[in-house]
Amino acid sequence: MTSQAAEGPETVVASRRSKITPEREREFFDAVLEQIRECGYDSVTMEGIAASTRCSKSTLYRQWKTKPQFVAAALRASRRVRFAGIDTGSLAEDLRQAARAAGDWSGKDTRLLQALGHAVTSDQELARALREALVHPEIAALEEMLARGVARGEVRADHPALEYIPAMMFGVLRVRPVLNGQYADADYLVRFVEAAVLPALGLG
Amino acid sequence: MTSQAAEGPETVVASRRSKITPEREREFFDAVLEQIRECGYDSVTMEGIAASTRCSKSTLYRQWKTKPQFVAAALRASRRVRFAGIDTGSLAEDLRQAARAAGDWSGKDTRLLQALGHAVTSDQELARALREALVHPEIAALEEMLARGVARGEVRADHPALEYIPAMMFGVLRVRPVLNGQYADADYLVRFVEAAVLPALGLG
DNA sequence: GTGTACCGATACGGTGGAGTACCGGTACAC
DNA sequence: GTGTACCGGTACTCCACCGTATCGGTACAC
Repeated sequence: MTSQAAEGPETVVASRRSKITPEREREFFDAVLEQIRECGYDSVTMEGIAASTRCSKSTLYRQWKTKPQFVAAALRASRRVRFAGIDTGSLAEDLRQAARAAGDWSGKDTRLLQALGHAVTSDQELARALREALVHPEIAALEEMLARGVARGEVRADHPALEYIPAMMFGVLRVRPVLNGQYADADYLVRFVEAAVLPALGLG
Repeated sequence: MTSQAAEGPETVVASRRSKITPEREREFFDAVLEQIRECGYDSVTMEGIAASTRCSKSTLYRQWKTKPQFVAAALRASRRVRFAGIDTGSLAEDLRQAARAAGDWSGKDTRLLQALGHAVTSDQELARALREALVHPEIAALEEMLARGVARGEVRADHPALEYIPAMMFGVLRVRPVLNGQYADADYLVRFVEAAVLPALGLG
């Protein structure tokens, strides 16, 4: 994005022999996560990543010892809170906006979570990285929303539905492909919030 | 279960050279599904199945042409409606019982669904088998419960939460391991029904 | 008893990925 | 200009699995 595009004949990025830059690293990470989404964790090969990023296997193995470590690094680097900063002053509206935001990254993240879901059971580091990259930040953001709602007196602190809201949101997000054959989009999720989440909280 | 256990010295089941019986077939199916749960779809090998069931690879390849076909057959054979026959006359109680029943097979089925979730995206037959074995029967049973509740006048037919109940139940079931690190047990699910599902339906 | 169909075991070639080693080349520091 | 560290390419070994072929043996029908 640094408008460094036309520096050689064709679009060839003149040979890269210098130390790996953070931008270059991100190319590796993007490539491996995308391949995992498409082909599944087991089918992703270091050779494939090397080929698709036009680097050499040696380069990958110099930076990361094994495939799971490489993937875990990619996950950690991709960590991003998807609906941070939502704070409308109303719990119902916060949840609607969260649903809308979730609908936007639903496909990508759901596929990644699905593809890694099993690999994670045999590699502790990978499991931690996945939780910290894709699960924990969103849960934490949701719980903050709920806490603010409680603080404002919109919901009682001991409301029994409170503890299930994150599971409901994530759950519906994740199983929709299995049940209906398509990823949950923003519209579906917002309607779900209206129809089930808010009523469960007594806000309907 | 036909009390045919002690027929040789040791527990060795005297050499099996006859045609594959349905019982023998079920051993193959059980073995492959169990291995899938433990190691994931991609890691399961025909050689491994052959070894663990003490049959030969040839035998497997004689019956089923490919691994996905073999697995699909295993899924179809394992088809079973987990909470059929629940009909207490009250929607709330039906849902509680369904939750309790679901808690009992939660671990096994959730692991299987997780392990196959990605393989399914690249094999139509496998996808159909999975849906018909593990997803559709349960969904259908749930929807029947809801329909009976509507027919009895417990819930209005156009209640907006109705369409989301199956997704909520399945969703919470499936994401609990990711969120809390443990499978949803009967107790957790029943409390979920009380705290969120019934209130969403206006039955709380 | 005889025949036959099918099982279990084993061996085999082919393929593909993991991870290592080496080598030439280039960017960058000084 | 010189040195050096690190990159990209390639070749290599190891290993596991796929799918096939072969063979001896045994249950079962008749």
